[in-house]
Amino acid sequence: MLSKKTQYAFHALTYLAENQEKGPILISEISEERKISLKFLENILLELKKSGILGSKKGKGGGYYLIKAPEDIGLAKIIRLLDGPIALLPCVSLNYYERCENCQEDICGLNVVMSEVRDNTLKVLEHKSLKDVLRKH
Amino acid sequence: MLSKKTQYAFHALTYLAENQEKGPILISEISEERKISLKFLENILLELKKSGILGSKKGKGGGYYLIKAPEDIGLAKIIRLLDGPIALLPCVSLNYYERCENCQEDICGLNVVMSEVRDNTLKVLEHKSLKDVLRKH
DNA sequence: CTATTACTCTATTAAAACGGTAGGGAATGT
DNA sequence: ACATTCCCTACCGTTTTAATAGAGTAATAG
Repeated sequence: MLSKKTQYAFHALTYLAENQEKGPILISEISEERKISLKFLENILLELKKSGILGSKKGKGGGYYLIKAPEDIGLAKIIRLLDGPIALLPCVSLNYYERCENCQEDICGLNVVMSEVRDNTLKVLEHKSLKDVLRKH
Repeated sequence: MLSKKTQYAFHALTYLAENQEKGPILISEISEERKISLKFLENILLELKKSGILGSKKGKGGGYYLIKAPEDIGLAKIIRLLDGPIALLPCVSLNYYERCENCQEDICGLNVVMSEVRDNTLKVLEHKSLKDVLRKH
């Protein structure tokens, strides 16, 4: 399951996408509109900024804003950034690979199936963007 | 990611499947062969027994054994049993559904995509069985 | 120049989950 | 009776999660 952090990130990002024309948006506005703890949200937005997904402006008229168009922000990137690996086993993770301690990868049958799961998951997450998860009107 | 518990469960189950002809297998044998902490493994096997996947026999000549054929034990069931939901969001889980606190499901675009991810994942996990993850020889 | 606004950063905390351990109890076979 | 082996409950230490606190820095208005 996705952590609250990641879920909040999606809420915040879709809010920003849906209100792009308003320019920089206050953390406090997102916090109120999407019912997310203000201080927790601060951390999340900062992390998104540091990884190049968001830009920010300080002082009056400041706030956060999307740097790229919603259709150019892939869902997999956001999940990996805040939650880490998408794969179900470390030994089949593309971005966070780690050797399994107790299994010999060459004869383990589990990693074959789990690779398939990973591919099926990524087929969706890498081809869907923020634009695809905006609120339906 | 799958918890160690679930990973160990798969190790134990495949070991049992690969040694079915030997009759009941000792916890200690599985523990040694697959390098899993004995006491931790006890808990796991007990849980698998309670949910009807394994049978057991006490006393001399006792141990654990598969109740069904490996091809009739689906991977999704094992994961759900030990790790809970397979879906990435509680509001799209088939077996552990919970309403999302901060989102209105009818207009939330995220659950559409996450349902798709879930379906793609289950397409693999519900159709693959223990037999499909046995060691390659 | 200074007050205000608003993001930035580091640290702390409480609760839950995870991974593992301890030890007696109950059933079974000889 | 006795050794064997699973059964059961409780406990423990560490890490992660979710959230909070508070001081710091940068931008802007006037």
